[in-house]
Amino acid sequence: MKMHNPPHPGEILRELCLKPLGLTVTQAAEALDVSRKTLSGILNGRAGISPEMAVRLSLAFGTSAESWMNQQTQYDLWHMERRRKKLHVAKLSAA
Amino acid sequence: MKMHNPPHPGEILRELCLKPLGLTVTQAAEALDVSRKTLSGILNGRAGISPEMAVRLSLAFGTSAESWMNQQTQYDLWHMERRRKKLHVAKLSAA
DNA sequence: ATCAGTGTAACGTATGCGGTTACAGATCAC
DNA sequence: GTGATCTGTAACCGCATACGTTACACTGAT
Repeated sequence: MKMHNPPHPGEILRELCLKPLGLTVTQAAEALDVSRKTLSGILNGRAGISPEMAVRLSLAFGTSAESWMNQQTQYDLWHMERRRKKLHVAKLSAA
Repeated sequence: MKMHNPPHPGEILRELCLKPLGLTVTQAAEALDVSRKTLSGILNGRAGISPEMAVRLSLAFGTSAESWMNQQTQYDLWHMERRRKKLHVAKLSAA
């Protein structure tokens, strides 16, 4: 009942932060004080948003670190839910 | 402006899930299909809630995986915010 | 052709989650 | 006391991932 295939946060980062400001990956990486490779990995969905990166993004773009973390959570959980059935977990609550 | 020192999710897990049901750590670990050590690490704040563990908890206790992830995020970010100033990040937005 | 920007492979490090085994301490039944 | 159970945790393993540097190939603009 949630969303379909949430985009990885890097996609949002590129579209809503880098593009509007006309920033190159290199420039943004320098501002964030991370390597170009690290930022590139996020932008292309090969790496996630770490708590530290969420804070860096909040500092650079004036957004909330929490929102970046939540986007990462949505992305992670969506991919994890597909493996629900593979987990042999016993119900404990409304048993 | 947020909360003070959010508890690690393991504390909530123990108080709100294990205790009310009178579950031992051993029993809960078996139900979750993880090792006793893994659950113990979470309960005692030495490990975080992974996306997979969040789904396991949701299956066992009928809670939402998202809520567990959010609690972990709150805990992580609170500890990360203390290092804000140590990050040499340049402002890019309202520059 | 030259140069800026980009993605990414290859290598390293650190951290974190997960497992097993084994131990010490606490608690309870007997 | 003796034994059983539960617990925390140390010591070890494997694996994944975040981050770094360096180096390469590709693209597009000048």
